[in-house]
Amino acid sequence: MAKASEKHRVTSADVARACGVSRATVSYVLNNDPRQTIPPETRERILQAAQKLGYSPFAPARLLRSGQSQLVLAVLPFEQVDPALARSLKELEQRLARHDLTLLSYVGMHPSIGTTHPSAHITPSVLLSYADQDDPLVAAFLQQFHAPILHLLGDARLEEQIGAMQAEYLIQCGKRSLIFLDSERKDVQRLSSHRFRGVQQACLRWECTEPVLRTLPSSREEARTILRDTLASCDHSWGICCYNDEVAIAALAALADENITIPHMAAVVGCDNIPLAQWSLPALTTIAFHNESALDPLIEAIVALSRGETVTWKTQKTLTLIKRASA
Amino acid sequence: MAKASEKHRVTSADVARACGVSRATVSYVLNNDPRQTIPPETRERILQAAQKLGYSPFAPARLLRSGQSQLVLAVLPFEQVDPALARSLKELEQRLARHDLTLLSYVGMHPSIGTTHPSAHITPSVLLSYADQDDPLVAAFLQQFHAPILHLLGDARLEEQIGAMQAEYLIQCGKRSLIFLDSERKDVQRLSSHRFRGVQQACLRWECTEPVLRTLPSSREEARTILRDTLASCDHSWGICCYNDEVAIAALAALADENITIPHMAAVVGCDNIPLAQWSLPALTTIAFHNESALDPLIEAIVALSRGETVTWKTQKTLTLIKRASA
DNA sequence: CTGAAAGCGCTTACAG
DNA sequence: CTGAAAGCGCTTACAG
Repeated sequence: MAKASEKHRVTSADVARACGVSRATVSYVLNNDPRQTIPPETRERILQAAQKLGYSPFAPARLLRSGQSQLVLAVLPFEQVDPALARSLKELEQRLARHDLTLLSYVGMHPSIGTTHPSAHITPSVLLSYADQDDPLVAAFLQQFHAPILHLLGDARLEEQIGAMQAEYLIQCGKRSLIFLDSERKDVQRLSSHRFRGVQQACLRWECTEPVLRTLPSSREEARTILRDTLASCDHSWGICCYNDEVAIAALAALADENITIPHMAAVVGCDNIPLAQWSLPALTTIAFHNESALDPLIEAIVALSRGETVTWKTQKTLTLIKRASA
Repeated sequence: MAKASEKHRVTSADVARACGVSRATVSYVLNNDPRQTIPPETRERILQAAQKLGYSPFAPARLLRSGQSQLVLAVLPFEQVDPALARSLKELEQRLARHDLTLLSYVGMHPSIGTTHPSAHITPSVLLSYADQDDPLVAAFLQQFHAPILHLLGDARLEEQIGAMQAEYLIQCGKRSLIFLDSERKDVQRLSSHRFRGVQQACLRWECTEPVLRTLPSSREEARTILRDTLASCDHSWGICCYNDEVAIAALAALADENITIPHMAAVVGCDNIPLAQWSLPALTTIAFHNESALDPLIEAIVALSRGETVTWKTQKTLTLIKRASA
């Protein structure tokens, strides 16, 4: 089934021949050109033949002709595409399809030498970047596509706001000693450092002590040890800002292992509001992004850019703190 | 930065003109054609000019010429791309890049009428399907790409094995009343039903009672109720086979809310071994796939198919039960 | 209403 | 060693 027999590609000329018309006519019919009046009888015959021969236009030829690729490429540098992102990609894909645009994703990004840049094989008309917009390597990589770029991730300022929001909530809960719990994931260091800076700033503003920076180890045993030792360093009750919900849920488990009562002895705030956040013990207090409101303008911006128009668009993310039991 | 000024595409002719050579020479140099001997001086000059003009070959033209797209498309029908999948995609992407192949992903799949099929805009030379290979809608969708297809997900039999493995482990633990806990996610129904069938078969084989099928609601309150009522229906100790780890972790939380001791009163087995599985309370017993061993042959198969060669390849997934505290 | 022709940008035999 | 030319498959003015 679906043999690799690229022996002979079915071409619009084949369809034309089969119907005894010219390739132009085939093209007119298949593209529904409104400026042409094709007799319904002919039209039907062509449609039939195309169907029977299994003809579909060869994309590169069409692109070469039109210069317009109708392709939107989402560049996802994360090792771990989070579920929320996948969902929003699917949504995006469906919305864009109605505008005759195809959304594709590229996972990974190697400005590594030696391997070909993807632009050699694909020519997107718009780029959606989920990468750090301040990273020069990222910028260079994206640049090579020669396509307009929309940055969907927040900028450094938004990331700082996230950290600050976590910290301020915890401070309001009466926690005056804060920990920032980092992920081990390398690909996320920059994001993480922005959020930590937000926590620092909040501590400064509210005259708390400098927050402690820790990285959550991947082993549960080590995580217990690190958290125990850190908490023992002072007998305040602690507030823990986690890089994201995964880290937070892991922290919750390690704290439970140590019989540390939550949120009394330590309160935990995550970020992302992943589906599992409501299922932790205790349920996780976290920060959710809301950019659904901005989906329509985003679609519009993408469509306009794909047509070569110039457009200004900025991420409009609003942060909401989702209060549950962990803080 | 990266303006949408598609005003005038930089073409190989531009580079040739800038250097006072022919387009052929430019092409030879840029593609490192081994059959040509270009004076290093000229070569250098061309490379310089290409660099300065920001020239990169226009993919569609090149594809039209070669007929070979060098594009591998992963079709992901899941609403929720799981982290393990994302990681393996990244790995795949890097490996394929060394063979000058670009891996792109397409999230979603609408055999919906009215919208254009992605094949209108992209011509992959190989398809990697993560969709249900028995679903005729899926088959029709994939077919339209006219490219060879590799099915990476297991077939129905493997899915049944997963269910059976969960069930048999629980039965060995002494649980003779089993529940299969399903996800609410629509896009996963078929997979889920295969796994349930595996559980049923195991129960038959081991002469247990027919397993109970339940769907985990998205609200924690409702989940508690459903689980409580189901468990109360008989005073055996129960074994719960969960569609995947997310469902399992949620179930663990709901059971804890009801003060049901795990694994004594109810034992829980998940599937996937997601990173969070080791961080649940108690840590989750689950089933892991191992197909890393099969990565090399997979790469080879993809490369061969992209060259139009015919190849037989089959998913080689081995299942391992990861024993933790929940069962 | 239909067909012959040009041209998108590229690579690659083929002559010089 | 370099250049002129053909052709990949498509769409779209332009003639008839």
